[in-house]
Amino acid sequence: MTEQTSRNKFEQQRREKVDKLRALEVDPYGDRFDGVEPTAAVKAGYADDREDQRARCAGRIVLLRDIGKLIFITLRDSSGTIQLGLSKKLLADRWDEMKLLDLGDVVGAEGALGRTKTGEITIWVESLTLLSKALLPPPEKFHGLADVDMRYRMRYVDLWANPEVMDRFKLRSAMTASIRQFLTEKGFLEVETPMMQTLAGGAAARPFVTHHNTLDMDLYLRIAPELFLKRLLVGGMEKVFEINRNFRNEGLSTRHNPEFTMMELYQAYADYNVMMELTEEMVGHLIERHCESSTLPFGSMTIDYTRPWRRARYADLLKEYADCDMEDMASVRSRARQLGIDESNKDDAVVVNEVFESVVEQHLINPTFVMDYPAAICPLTRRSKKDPRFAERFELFVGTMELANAYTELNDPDMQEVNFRRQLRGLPDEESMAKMDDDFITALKYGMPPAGGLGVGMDRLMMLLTNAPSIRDVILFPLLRPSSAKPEKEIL
RNA sequence: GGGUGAGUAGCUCAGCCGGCAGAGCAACGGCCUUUUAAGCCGUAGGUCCUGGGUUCGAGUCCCAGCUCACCCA
Repeated sequence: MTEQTSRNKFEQQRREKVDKLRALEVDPYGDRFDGVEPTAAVKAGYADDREDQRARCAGRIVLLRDIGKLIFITLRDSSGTIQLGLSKKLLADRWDEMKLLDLGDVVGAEGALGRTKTGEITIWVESLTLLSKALLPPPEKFHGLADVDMRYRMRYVDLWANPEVMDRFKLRSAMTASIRQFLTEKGFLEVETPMMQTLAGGAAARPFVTHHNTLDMDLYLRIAPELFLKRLLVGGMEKVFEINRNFRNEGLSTRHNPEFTMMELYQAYADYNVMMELTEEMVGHLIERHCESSTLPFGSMTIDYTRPWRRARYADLLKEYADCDMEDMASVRSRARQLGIDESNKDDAVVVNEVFESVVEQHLINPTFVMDYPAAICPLTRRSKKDPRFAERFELFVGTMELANAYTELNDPDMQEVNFRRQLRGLPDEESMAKMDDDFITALKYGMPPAGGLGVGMDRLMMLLTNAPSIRDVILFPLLRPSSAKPEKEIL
């Protein structure tokens, strides 16, 4: 018997129960069910010294123990679980219907609260309403849905079969709300800028291409909101932020999903030092509010978020961990060759950065601001007035991952244009910034206040704070290769 | 792109040196009014990822492919 026919067999059995329920004049797909309380709140509010307590809950049947004239059900809602006790004595006239309940069914129940002999808080059900009959059975009750691929594909099952998944996404939602509140209270204005752009600028990445029919024009899905947010600075918005999706047409890994959520903000009259303070304060605030400790596990690492965080210059870290000196390119190139990096046709700055990525980043476990990047790899960043070979940029590394990227924004239109043109040379056409954004230069010519800008990878932040090993664990529906598995076919 | 591992019942997994395809849960039929992954008796359920090959005989060995995970680039 194939998977499909076997699944159909289970479904067929459930459908027969639906027929029986209809024969008993029970609608297997109920209506609105008002006045429910979260199961967690019912349990928390239960007092042993009161006898008049009642509860009304709704949720999914995740465990069912039928012992004849008594049925115990574990009901799960998004807050937790509660036990329902169904006795033939209380539900005599509807007992045939009760015997047709299955794992996976969604029900609403109301009755008196009490404890069983073993002390479990239980709703002794006086009225039970079938809200939705499940036609497909849930996965195995103890191990849940374990196949990683299937969990991502069938998140609608994963969320209630594995409660820690629900908890993680609830936490993500709460943390996102906290960031909005934190920034709004500081006077930042939340905005939305184009996702579909005629030029995909603001970062170095391959964009996705799409097409607008009536304009008969190709458009890119944005790789960053940066150039639009800076236009808003020109327009007079002094503090803006956006939390939204970016799209990069690159590989998939435990740290990369082609669409990912970025928080990007800009503050007029600030610089990258202000951004460092703000980043520390914001992440610190999140941890204080949502995490149990300022020291958190991440995989096999333990990360100490106690402030202040380490601040180190890029060049110093290169010296410390890679044992080579940026002032001495011969030493950097020889180190690169040692590491198996092909450095023959690459610019100095590119070689330096590849050495940095392969040697230094793996050491950056506790939050570390890596400051003052080589100017050549930072086309949108203002150069240091003290030493123009360096840009006023930092990246924040935590748990060896790049978590944030910030700089003192370049507001000199002529220098910006020169940097864009330098980027154009030698880049493949599909690479971003391979086209000049003339309108952005025009905007700068109207005058953009000096500003600090910051981008934080929200998915990675959630990975770190919820100890998720893969970015797919913090994205509800991560991009997957289309499956030949059966569920999709059933939709047809 | 390279390496390692995995794919067996609806789910979670065993299956040894190549010799009749297995368990638990779920399902189905019974028993059971205080269970906690309830328990007991019984029944049914398989394209062993796909396609080749070796062999008297392949879930097992070989080759190719597909999918997933992890590590590396």
